[in-house]
Amino acid sequence: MKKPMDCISLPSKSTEERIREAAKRVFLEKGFDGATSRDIADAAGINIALTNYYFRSKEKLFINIFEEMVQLFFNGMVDIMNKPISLREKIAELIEHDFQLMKANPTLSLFVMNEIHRNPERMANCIGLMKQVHHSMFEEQLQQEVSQGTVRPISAMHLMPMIFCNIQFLFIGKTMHMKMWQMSDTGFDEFADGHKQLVIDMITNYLFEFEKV
Amino acid sequence: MKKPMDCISLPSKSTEERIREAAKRVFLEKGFDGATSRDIADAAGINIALTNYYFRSKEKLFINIFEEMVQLFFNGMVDIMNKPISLREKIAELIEHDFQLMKANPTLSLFVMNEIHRNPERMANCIGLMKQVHHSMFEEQLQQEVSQGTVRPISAMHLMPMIFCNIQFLFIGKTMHMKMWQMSDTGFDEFADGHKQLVIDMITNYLFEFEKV
DNA sequence: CAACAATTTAAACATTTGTTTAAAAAAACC
DNA sequence: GGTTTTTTTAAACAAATGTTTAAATTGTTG
Repeated sequence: MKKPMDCISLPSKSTEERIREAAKRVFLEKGFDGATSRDIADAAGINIALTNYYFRSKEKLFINIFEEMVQLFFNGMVDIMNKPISLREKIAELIEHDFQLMKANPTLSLFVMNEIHRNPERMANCIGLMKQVHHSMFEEQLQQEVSQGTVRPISAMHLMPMIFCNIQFLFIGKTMHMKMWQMSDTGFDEFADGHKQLVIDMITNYLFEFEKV
Repeated sequence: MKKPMDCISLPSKSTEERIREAAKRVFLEKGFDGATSRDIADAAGINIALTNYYFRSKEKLFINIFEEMVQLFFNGMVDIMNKPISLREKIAELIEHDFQLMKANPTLSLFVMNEIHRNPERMANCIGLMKQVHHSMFEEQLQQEVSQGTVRPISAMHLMPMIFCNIQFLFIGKTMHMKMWQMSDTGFDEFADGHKQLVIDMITNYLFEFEKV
């Protein structure tokens, strides 16, 4: 009777994609609880019933968006972690990438953290991604350099949050920081850009400049 | 006719406080959008109508809790910033305090960040608190030491997020970190405790150990 | 064109939501 | 003890929410 997409007839990609894009915007801004089906339909400029016609429920639509966001969150990170470059370069690239990601998606980190906290089960399908992070080249590369004595002894479990917390925290608390230091939107971007370099300096300085045995 | 508390008759503190405590738990866990009046009433073990009898609306009750949480978030921080101790001690104490605060209120940071982002106007009454942070002794103390050359040149605007991001990010992403590194709850606490010391080392090392002019 | 399937719409559905009402119960007061 | 005020309750309210229905429209195919 009513199936949106079948084998041959290519689905009216435009409508389905319009819904996805609208849902992405609305969910990222308001979260699952704060977003209503009508919000999304309005943002997409379509009838409410269509959201459930293409995706079967608000929950399913959300999962769809959420998993894409988790991938966006982790994929670029994993790619860099597996690059054949020095640890020093890798850390700088990771922070630079994090900055670009947050600049392009200022609410991504807060959204992911929040939704994972509110409903950890939804993360089930994303555990594979996180394992990719865990089992990337980064961890062994770090331990190798540690045992060589070229880098300060530290585990990846401690180093990784150090790398990502700085930029992400800036954007997680963007509204707060802007109010506290009376920054404009462009002022914040400049601030974050400067901060990025400080963070790279601090972390690499900490890791590589120390009293070697 | 019906005013809960008047000048003389002390309000049945027990009920009002039960509601506040329940609301605190529920709001911190689910956020404003995710929490329902019935959730709170159930958690407090009272009739739904009582939440609006003591506080006039869900919004008013939330503001009440939210502002307390923002104070909890900033007050201890400001106290330490105004202490007459060295910058080095101050930074260590700030991080230590942040850790204790997060340990006692694991969802506080995520809650505050999230609600500020969702509805920045609610922060209106809290701007004074943030100004206290801005205009504490910390900022001039830092610049004084910078001009003395005893500390690496950096502004408070950059240093403060560096101090607070590490611990708070750990707790903001607690669920994620636990899943990623397969930690138990106590495992996480130990991890965070160890992390705290690394962060103190990294920041003080960065600030105080550098090529002095 | 006719017949069928896919898409879109307006309207309604049952729940849930925040809030209010009016009466009952408890407490305070003289 | 009787009266008044304060607190608590059950029930209801309108509005909002996720979802479904059935008809209308559009598109496709023989």
